[in-house]
Amino acid sequence: MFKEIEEKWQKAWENARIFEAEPNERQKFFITIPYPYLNGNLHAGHTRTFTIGDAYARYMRMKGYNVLFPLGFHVTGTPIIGLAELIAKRDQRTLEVYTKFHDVPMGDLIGLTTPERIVEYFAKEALNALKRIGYSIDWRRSFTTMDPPYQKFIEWQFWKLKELGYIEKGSHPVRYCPNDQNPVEDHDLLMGEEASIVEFTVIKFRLENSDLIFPCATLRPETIFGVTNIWLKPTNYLIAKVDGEKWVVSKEAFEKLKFMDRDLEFVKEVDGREFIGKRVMVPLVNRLVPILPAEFVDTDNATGVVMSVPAHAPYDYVALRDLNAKIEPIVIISSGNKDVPAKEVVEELKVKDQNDPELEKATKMLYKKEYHTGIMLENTGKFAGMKVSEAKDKVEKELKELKLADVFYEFSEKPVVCRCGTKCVVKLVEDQWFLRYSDEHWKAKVLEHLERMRIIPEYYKEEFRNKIEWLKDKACARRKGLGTKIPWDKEWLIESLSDSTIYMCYYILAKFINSGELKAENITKEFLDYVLLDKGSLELAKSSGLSKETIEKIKGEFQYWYPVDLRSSGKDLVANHLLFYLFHHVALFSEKHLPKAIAVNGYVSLEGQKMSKSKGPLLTMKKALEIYGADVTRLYILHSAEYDSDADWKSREIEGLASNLERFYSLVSDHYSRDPEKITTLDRWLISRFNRAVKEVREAMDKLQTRRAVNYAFFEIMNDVRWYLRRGGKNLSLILDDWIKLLAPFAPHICEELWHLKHSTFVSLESYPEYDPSKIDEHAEKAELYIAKLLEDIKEVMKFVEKPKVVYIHPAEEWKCKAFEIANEKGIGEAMKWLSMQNIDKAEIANFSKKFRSAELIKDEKKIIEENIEFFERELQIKVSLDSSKIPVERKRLAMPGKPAIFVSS
RNA sequence: GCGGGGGUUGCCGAGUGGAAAAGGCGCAGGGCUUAAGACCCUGUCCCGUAGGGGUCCGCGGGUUCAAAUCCCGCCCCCCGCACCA
Repeated sequence: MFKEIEEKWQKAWENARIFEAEPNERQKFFITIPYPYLNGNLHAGHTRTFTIGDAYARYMRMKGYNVLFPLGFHVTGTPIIGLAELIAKRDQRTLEVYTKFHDVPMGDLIGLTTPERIVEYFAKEALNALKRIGYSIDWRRSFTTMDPPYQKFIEWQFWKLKELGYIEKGSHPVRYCPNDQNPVEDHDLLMGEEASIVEFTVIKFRLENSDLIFPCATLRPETIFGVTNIWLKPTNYLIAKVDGEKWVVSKEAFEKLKFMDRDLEFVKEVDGREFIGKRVMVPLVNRLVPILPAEFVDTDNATGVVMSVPAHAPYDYVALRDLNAKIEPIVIISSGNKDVPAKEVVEELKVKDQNDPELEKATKMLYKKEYHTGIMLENTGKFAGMKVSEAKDKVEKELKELKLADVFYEFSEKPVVCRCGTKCVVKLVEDQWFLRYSDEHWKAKVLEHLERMRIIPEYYKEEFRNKIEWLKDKACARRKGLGTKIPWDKEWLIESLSDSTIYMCYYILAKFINSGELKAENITKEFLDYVLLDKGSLELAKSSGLSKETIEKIKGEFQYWYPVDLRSSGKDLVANHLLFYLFHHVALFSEKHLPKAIAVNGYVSLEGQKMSKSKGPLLTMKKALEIYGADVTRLYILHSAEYDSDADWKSREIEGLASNLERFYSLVSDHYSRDPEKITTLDRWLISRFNRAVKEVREAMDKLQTRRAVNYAFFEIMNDVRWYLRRGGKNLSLILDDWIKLLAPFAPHICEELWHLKHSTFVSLESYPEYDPSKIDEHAEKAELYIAKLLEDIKEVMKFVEKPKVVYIHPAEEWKCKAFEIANEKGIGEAMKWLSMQNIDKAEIANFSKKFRSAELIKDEKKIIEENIEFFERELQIKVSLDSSKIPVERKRLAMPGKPAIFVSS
């Protein structure tokens, strides 16, 4: 454990303010990671994303960039309020999760009954952990999203978006608890977390000679051409006035309609059976069809009234079969079927009656098949020949335009139950504010900018393209939670994914805010227009009440630092935050201030188990630091997985790493100050190998491949160092300065400590080792490989000798090397020609030429062996001799360039 | 279903046309040690009494002198499909 060392250098860095970035003449590099949301302690997932960011920040700093690496805290939204309520209620499960997994002492926890206290508590905890892990963050720029200046900033942002026409009103369906009178999120649910909101099309069938409407709910409006009848369950229904029309709906449907922004009025209860046998008009098709009874109708699904398309809906087909009704299915879609499609699938699955559970499967099979491969037949009028997927949308659109259809929202799975025990409903929230992400021009601009960006890993660019196209309008206002009010409509709060899209530029303001130079009241529209957008003028910006100098200074710093050069984030934010980040920047900022690069990393699981903030298991950053310390934790998480692949935190592995790091520490302390001795081939080998590693590490880090980087910077070099010492190397200190620097971005504390054994500067500010191709020594590398291979071969041979006494080694004769050299330069033909002119036994030549492939030319083989004979003897614990006279001829013959003959006597 | 990623030796994972398998973890043996831990070495697909031979990268085909790598077909796994941070 390196606790003292780590804390010592954390203090030293803080006192020397080395991570506080100010504009200067150097090239800047602005790196950000998403600020954490403070409804709990930071965990291993944060540890991964943040450590990648910090390692890169440190790397870039050592490469000579002026690096800005700031971090704030996100507190807007509902979860913090939800948590405060749960704690106030003494919710058992919450108390358990937070004491057990978030490592919050019960005594502290029960006091956290207001959002303010939660924010205060977890902000402090987060800051402690983030400092204890030694991130090179400029803490002068920290803030939370509830700070008044931040809110002023967000208000400005929303005014701007509104002016651009990117915000407008609309309505939106949400999952809603009628008891709590609130939208519910996944973690508010007792049951039905997987349920999504499905949009049913309700087609209005008018009763013959009446103004009663039977609203049939369907997911397949295109099948309207095949309707032969409609279904009612033989039970009670209600007649209700819905937006002026008289609808017949189930009781459950009536309850649901109350939440769908309708003009709704109860008329009377009726027995569904009354209508059986009467006829309704199929809209668009204008055909009269009968109303029939069916048990399979679920009154708790949508309207409880269903249209019947026996040719394409297995339920309808079977229900008619059960009734023995003389009704012929009308086939309107072709998908390679020979007979009536519903009949085919029903017979294939041997469905017995309408209560057979197989029907669900049959329905899904047929739906899938027809949706993807089906073509509309001639009897569908102008939709004939269209693909089903296309016709579906067109029919629906037309019906809606003719006021013959409506929308009804329903859950995909049921029941959906709130934690309060109430059954949830779909509520249509009206007058909701939307961000118009579907805007084609906006999208086009984002896509265009994406092409200029660097996305890491590269294949995520395609993912981003797809997600940008898929993105729809997003409700950006909430009734409940923490946040900034929509400036022109104070009833609403700005939703938390929408108030965190361009805050990276706020880090530049935050420094001035925290120093007291800039106050909330100074942050006026004109000020931000001028500073961030270079619009308006200095004169107008004086509305902020700030001096000209201050305004220009802030603006200058913004122009120096912006844009963000790299945003490094977990992959869970790709489909939301990172998209919004791009959209908002593109909408507001000029091209030169748009994001340059995005990097994405994967999740962290614990011993194979998914982590969960709200349920556990969870490993907090704090706990990891207590057990393993900063450098071990950092090195481990950086090495555990690459890019977006998920990491699995295994305590066994991190313990192994801890001992590796200790070994590094003692190894370096032992050798660092030793006086240099004469440089040998072995030393040149070490330097050569080290240089290759430097190249790898730099290439890896330039692509944010921290796993590969740590692998080379730490493990591979460690292996070479072990071999070097085993071979009797004396000058390890030759590489130690550079090795410490090479590792500094990953394990900064230990490196700082070791560095100071010899230096008085901060290694964190030293320049990163450069790859020097002139230090690559091919000969030395070949020689070491030769020795290793020879050692291995001798051991292999010794295995087969019972009591080995002496190992005789015989390198290939001069003529073999010469012939091989000729073969390499001029081809085998020339070599053979040359060989035939030498005075050498023909059989020898034939034997030798067969084995050309296994040879490799190495200079001075004999000399290499001679110089290392002691090493071989030490390793093998046996006498080693170059006296070839003791070797039998048939063994001697095996000697090839690079592969000496070996004979072990017993 | 759509979109993105993936299937390599006990496990995690490198490796994208030239003798497959870096590195980590685990396991086994040996060394060191009073002992344990740490540390060092060796082995870890199969066969082999001389450094060797064989098998092998989800499955099945194909291209090539040469395929984990390229092409075609198939199977399986993970993630996203939202309004939630």
